[in-house]
Amino acid sequence: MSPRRAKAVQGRVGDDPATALREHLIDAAERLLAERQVTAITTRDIARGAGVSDGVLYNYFAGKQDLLVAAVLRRYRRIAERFDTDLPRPGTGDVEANLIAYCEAARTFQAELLPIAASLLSDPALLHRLLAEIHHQPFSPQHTHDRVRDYLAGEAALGRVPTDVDPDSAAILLLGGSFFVAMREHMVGHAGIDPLRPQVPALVRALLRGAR
Amino acid sequence: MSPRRAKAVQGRVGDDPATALREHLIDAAERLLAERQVTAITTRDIARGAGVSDGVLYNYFAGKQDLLVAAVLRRYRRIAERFDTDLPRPGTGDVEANLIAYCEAARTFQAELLPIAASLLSDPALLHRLLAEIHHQPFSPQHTHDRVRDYLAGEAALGRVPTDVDPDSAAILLLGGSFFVAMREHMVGHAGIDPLRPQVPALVRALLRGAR
Amino acid sequence: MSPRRAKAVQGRVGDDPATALREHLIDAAERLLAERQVTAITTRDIARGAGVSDGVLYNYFAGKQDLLVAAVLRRYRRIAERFDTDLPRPGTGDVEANLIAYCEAARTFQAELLPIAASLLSDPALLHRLLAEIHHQPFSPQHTHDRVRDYLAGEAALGRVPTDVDPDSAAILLLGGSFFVAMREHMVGHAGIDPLRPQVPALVRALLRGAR
Amino acid sequence: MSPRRAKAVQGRVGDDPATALREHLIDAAERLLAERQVTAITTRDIARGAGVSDGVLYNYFAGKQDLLVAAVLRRYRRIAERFDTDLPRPGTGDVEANLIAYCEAARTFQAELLPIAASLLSDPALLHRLLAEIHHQPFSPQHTHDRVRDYLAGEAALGRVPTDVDPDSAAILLLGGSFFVAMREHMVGHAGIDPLRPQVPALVRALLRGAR
DNA sequence: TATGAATGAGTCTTCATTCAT
DNA sequence: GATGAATGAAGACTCATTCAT
Repeated sequence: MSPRRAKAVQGRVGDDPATALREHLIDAAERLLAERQVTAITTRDIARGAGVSDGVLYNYFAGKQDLLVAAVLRRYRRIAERFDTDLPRPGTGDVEANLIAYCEAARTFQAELLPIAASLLSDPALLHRLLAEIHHQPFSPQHTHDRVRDYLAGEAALGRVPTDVDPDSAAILLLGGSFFVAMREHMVGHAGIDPLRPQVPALVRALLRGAR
Repeated sequence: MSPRRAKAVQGRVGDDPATALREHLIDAAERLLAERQVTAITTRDIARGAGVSDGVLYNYFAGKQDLLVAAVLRRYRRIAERFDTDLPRPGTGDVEANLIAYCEAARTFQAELLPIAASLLSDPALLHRLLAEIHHQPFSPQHTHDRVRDYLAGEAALGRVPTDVDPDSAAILLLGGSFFVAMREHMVGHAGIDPLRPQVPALVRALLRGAR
Repeated sequence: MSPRRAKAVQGRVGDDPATALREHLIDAAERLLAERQVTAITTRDIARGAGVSDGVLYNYFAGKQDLLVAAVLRRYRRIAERFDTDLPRPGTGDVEANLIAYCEAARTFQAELLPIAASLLSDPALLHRLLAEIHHQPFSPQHTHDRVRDYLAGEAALGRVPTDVDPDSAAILLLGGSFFVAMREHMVGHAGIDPLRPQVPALVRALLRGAR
Repeated sequence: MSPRRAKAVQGRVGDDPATALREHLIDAAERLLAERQVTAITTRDIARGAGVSDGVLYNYFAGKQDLLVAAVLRRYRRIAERFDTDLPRPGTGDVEANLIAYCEAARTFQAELLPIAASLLSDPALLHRLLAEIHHQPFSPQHTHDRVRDYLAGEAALGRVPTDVDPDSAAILLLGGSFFVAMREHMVGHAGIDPLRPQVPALVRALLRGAR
């Protein structure tokens, strides 16, 4: 009475079978995303990776791009959710230590995002569809910025950091600095140069101290 | 009788004809690089752009990728050289204005680099070949960082900025912040959101003022 | 307990359920035939249109083509039946007006047949199966010709048209002329040129008057 | 210096090689057109038929459809040119015999056109492109009609046929009648019924005599 | 050596048919 | 018998690379 299930998902039980294969395909695409540039992923690769036939993809997605958007989105969410965990609140602990925590979280987040972002930059069409979708997500890129800025603004309200420093700009400096560090790591990770992670605390100190 | 020269380079005299055509192809590829994603450039496009036939490419390069590496390298150099021009020296003018100039130069540099970097970041093979090559170039990416750090160190030596701020870290904050701004611009540029360029001076002010 | 009936035909009572679903599928295919080229009709379209699942088709027909043959046949019958309705009889009314009515009926009949015929004419396999089937139908194409010829012969017997004109030939001229008009309409119909329908009375007049 | 030639056209000498292969492809397509429905012709079929590789097509045509348009057009021209040959002029010979000659020419023309026309009716997109192109051709379908009508008008001017018969309508009757005959022949040619060709003179006589 | 047409593997996508449930 | 997801064989088209001239 029910139609047959794909061999590849016969193991999974308890799920809605239709959803299971959809997710299975996203899984496969996500896996490929981790090891290849988006533009280098073919529909056949995904099908092979998922252990299903070439055509299934089109039973669940409007086309290749739809599936890839879903895969990138899922990967993004997974990474972004981790960023949001255990960040200190204004008024608690030590400001410097807190900012280091924010920076370290940002660096990790960005380091994981980097390959995907890079991959997306080479497929403008996909990038746009993604940017459109991502803003409906609970964790937009803007969210990261907001968290840092809100923290700084909170501390400023409590008088723990000067009120005359623009929290938006400070957030950009910190996130940008973290990103720079993450990027160097990414690029030299392959070339064998030392990771610069220890520089994170120095960044925070430099910002706190000011360069005037 | 010497072998025939490609029509497109018959104007150039005094060069080794073979070298001339090689350079001519790189020129053409570089031009396309400026207006298109790497993955969207075909060998035919390059040949057409160079005004030569499809096949010549293979007389001077092992394949498309070789030619593209050469073109990206050349483009990189050109962009990097522009960054280096007209940067203020320590002890001259106003520190804040000078840092804004550095930041603005960095932002422009990074914004131009971004599309190229994007295409390469996730093609490990191409990236590696490029990183290896790029460090033999007079303007490595490290060079940009060095210029900012040296400027800050110079000002510190002159007592125009505090000596207890790590110039390396301050440079990373500035370059990272600039990069963040450049990247946002790049990604949303097509969606019509306001460029964030006006934030550059704010970044510098935030850094100078310090967040303590 | 008898096997389950498809949802779509549960309303019909009194029929053999199996036959009901078979007819239902033919209905759906016929409906699509009216609005689309045969080659543009997919099995899925038919199933959707019939409100049944993709697979049922193969319980009642050997394949897509079998179902289409049945649908084309039914559509042909329906169109042919309409032609047969309300045609004037010899000895009634005005000969010219009567012939115009025959012509108009023929033109409509042919115009509706055209898209179907077109799809079939050049698929020899399908065409043959159809021609074989169609002659068992109460309304073969010959029937149209017979109706016109019989009318003319009838009028000749009554002395209302000359007896020395071959009714077969006159019928061919009228039907052919109508068909020509229908075909022009069909081909240019999409291009927005005026329909030539007004020419039908002129055809009749030309035939009646003779060209000698 | 010159690029190599496709194996398939190495036999042909004296032509512009580029043009030779283009023509060769059209030939192959035309050949397939004679034995298959347009929609059943694949690019691979054409390539195989031409003895070249799958890709060549796109060196000479924007796409499959372009090639098919060229092939149909060529076939059309060839057939249409034959129609135009040796048609009697007004005032010469016998009117009845002349009309029979016109009819016979039309019937032959239409009989040859029939499979192509049928084929085209099932590919509306192609049909439209063709209709657009065909009117730039020296022998549009309208041309056939014009020839018959002009003949009749010419004879009318000479007083050899009545002046009160609309030459346009008479032409449609004749061409339509011929077409009907051609079509029956086409359809029954496969079913084994007698060809109706002998009816052509009867058609002409019926028209000349009039049915009033 | 330059030419540029020929090559053909590879891309995404569609859809008639099958078959486990 | 009914379901409808899975299958996989095409199909049109692209483009890096080759190679006869």
